[in-house]
Amino acid sequence: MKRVHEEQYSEIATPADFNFEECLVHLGRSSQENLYRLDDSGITKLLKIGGQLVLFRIVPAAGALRIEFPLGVPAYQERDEVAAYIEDWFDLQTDLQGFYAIAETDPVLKSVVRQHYGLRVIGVPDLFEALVWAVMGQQINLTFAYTLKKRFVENFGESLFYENERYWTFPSAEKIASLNVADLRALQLTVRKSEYILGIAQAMARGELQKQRLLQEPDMERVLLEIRGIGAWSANYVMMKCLHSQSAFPLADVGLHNALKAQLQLDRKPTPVEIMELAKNWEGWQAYATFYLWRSLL
DNA sequence: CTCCAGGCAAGAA
DNA sequence: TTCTTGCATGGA
Repeated sequence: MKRVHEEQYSEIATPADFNFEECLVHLGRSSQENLYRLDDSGITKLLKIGGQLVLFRIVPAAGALRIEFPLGVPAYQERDEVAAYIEDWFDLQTDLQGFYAIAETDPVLKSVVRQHYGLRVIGVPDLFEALVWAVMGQQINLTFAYTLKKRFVENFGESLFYENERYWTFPSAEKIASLNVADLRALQLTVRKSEYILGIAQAMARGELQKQRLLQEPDMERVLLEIRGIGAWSANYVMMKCLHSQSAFPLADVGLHNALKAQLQLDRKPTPVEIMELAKNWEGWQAYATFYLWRSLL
């Protein structure tokens, strides 16, 4: 899957159906996003790997994504971690034939999937980031959620400058675990959400919550629901965006409701019972159905 | 001004 | 077990 070319750059092979442009539409949905930067030719992002900051660019190539390192090519191990991150981020390991087969005849998905064919679930590979982002997004509009995330990242993340632009890493669980409620309240997070985020950070900093262990857990949802602040919506959101669970389904999601309302041309939002009825046909692919429906709102 | 937003936990019934 | 309420503030 991964090929290294004379240490200048690496390439990751992409599935035949992969559509980078569709993925870019999702990635470009907020002008407040500060964890990566899009430009005419690709994506630039900063990650902290093995204690060091690594800046990389993703540029589409024939049947592949090319990874470049503008500030110098790191050692093999770091390059390999960046490649793994990108495969995770763009969900490149999932074969979508089963989903496309279902969508072919599904009354809700048919046109949406045809329209955005090649889009993949754009994930949040870092578990701490996925959990925090889920909590931040609860019960507030997405614009304000992005504002909160921007403040969170720019107050507690690490950064470096490259070509007059500043690039940020998502704050570490260890860093956030050292804060208190007042520190997060200052960003206009609620007391409740501040407590949730600190609790998650402390659990992860203590090693009680690990992505690798969750991935091996037969009942991920049960484990996630034990975390204070993580309810059914957040658990399924994280399973979908971080843990590659194709059957994760954030049933209570307002965006999902709005997308279904529009697709079905209803004059009201569908009820949970109606949604479950529609979703019977999506069994095993609820996450992709949800993500394509979200895409229809952009 | 009102209503709603990528919900949740805690308390009440 | 299921239903109701407070949270807290920005955006439309």
